[in-house]
Amino acid sequence: MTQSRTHTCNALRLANVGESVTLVGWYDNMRKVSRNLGFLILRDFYGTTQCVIESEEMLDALNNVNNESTLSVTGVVRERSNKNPRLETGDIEVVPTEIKVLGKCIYNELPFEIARSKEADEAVRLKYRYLDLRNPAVKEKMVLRSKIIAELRQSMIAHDFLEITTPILTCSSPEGARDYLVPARNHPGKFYALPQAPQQFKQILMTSGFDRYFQIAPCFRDEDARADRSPGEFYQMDMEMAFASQDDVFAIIEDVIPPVFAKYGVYKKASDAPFRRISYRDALALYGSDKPDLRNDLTLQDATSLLSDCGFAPFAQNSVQAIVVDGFTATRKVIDKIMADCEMISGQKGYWFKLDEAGELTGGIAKFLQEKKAEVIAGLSLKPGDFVGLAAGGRQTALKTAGVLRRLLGENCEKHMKKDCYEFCWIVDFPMYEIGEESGELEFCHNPFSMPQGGMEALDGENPLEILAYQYDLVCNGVELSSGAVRNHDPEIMVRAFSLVGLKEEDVKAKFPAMYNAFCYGAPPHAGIAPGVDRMIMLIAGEESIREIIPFPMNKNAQDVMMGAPSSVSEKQLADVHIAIVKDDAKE
RNA sequence: GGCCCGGUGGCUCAGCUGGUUAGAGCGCCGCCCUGUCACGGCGGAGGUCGUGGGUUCGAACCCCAUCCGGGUCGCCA
Repeated sequence: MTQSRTHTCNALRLANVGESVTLVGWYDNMRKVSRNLGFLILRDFYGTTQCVIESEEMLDALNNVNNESTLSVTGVVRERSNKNPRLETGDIEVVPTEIKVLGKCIYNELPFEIARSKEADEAVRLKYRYLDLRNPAVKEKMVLRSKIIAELRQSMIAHDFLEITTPILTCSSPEGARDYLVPARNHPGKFYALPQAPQQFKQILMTSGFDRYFQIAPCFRDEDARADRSPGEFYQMDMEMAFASQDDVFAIIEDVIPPVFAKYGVYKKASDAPFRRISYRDALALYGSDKPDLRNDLTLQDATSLLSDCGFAPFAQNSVQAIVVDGFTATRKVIDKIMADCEMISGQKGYWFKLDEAGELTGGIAKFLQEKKAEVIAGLSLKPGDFVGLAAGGRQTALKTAGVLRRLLGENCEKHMKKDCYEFCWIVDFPMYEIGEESGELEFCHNPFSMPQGGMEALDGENPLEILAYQYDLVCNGVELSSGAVRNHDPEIMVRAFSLVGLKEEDVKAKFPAMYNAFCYGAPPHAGIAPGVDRMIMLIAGEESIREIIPFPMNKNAQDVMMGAPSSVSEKQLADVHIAIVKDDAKE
């Protein structure tokens, strides 16, 4: 029978010298320095310990054991003659009397080296995720994830929020993302759906009398991935408060989130409460984005009247947005790279020119501006040495492109980009409605459950496109962490809000029957938000890819290459749930 | 679905304007080495250059198609 361990691989210190111990862990490495001297490194979850092998027999025996096998090492702790200050256990070593193999690694070559797994191809890492996670640098992100979630949970509970779980099998919802469907065995032809968010349940909890709800909630959306968006499933810190306003929600979030960022973040500074509030319209006009990175102090200027008729064809009849950057010293090569990146990211070209130290307009599109040089300098308040980035197109396009350009210019100009901090802001006052690009008709801009500012009066009186919603986003360093809203808890206002987009009371009832009915029995005004847990962890960990902070992530195509999901199932399973597969060969 | 980037020994990458036998580091195997700690030294094995077609006297390199991976736009109320 194997003796259980007496210590972990990060436990032994000088004080333990002389003790008889048993360690268990993975065969990390062997540094063999002679026929009868070798240094075996044993690694477990907690750290590593050096074992010194001084007998030829033991070395020969280990020669037949592959790295990454699990071992049990029993021996005596000894002070090292050569200490290693970079290792927590570097003062001691274990002199084994017995080494047992607990679990063989049958391969003498691995798909990648454990300690360097982050450099390996991501598809291979994901396939062998159990090996990838052995890398302490990868494992640490999972430990961090656990700590962050525990801290968020504790903080919410301390603010008198009650954690309530809501169903994973629920019904398909007509709005929003594509649903994941689950066939119902006992109900031929019918389906459950995995929740895109616990939205309706939490609002129903409010009408049920729960005052403060939260949940670290799994959400499922069948939409394509991004670097900061995992396909399929993700977690939100979902919360909702009864009899609460937008300010109440902000106060809780401003209390709960910054301390976690400051405590665990790669940057140790987070915005103090209250966070800056920027209206959606101002955000677009100033930053060209509804998720501005406020570490970057550059802003957009509308140069339409100044430049649209300068003779440069792309500007004609178009909105022109300018970003003036002082102290921009990048080389021509870097400028070209920025413009190329801008086109790659936004799909639109960026333009530029400079006012050089001699007071001449140079570079980029300068030749189109020479005639109205004085006007341009005055209009944009240019000083010698200033660089000007430009974007043009329809107003929305020009703003968005300029927003991308602003980001790239900030990244390439230290002077305008704060380092080492988390800058939070609230984007508020989203429009309630917009004209849909495809339909050309009035549509909800965001969440149809949001309360229009001004309530019934606004819906009755104002131009729908002017109506704002109590809808807000939490943004940190250019990343949208969360959307939230004061909800529309009044059935009459809800019916009126839907009527503006051509839907009748019957439609509202049909789309959201439970919630609508619940609201008819006396609902509290309520508001909430749901910050994305994975994105918060990503920012805190300083990782560029969301897969680095998820234990078992799927690839870009929503496949789990380790488990083989999604997979085919047997005919019997299909028959049980009344599903027939239609081959996708109808498409010529 | 559109666009961009990539695919060369187990891993990371180099490979020029198409030209001899496709290289390096790490890993692996063998030998040597009595205090290593990214141990060191010597030697070795390992590649149909993602796949299919084409151009050419000749293709890792050029062209077409296709598959795979990542990024991005669409999408994500």
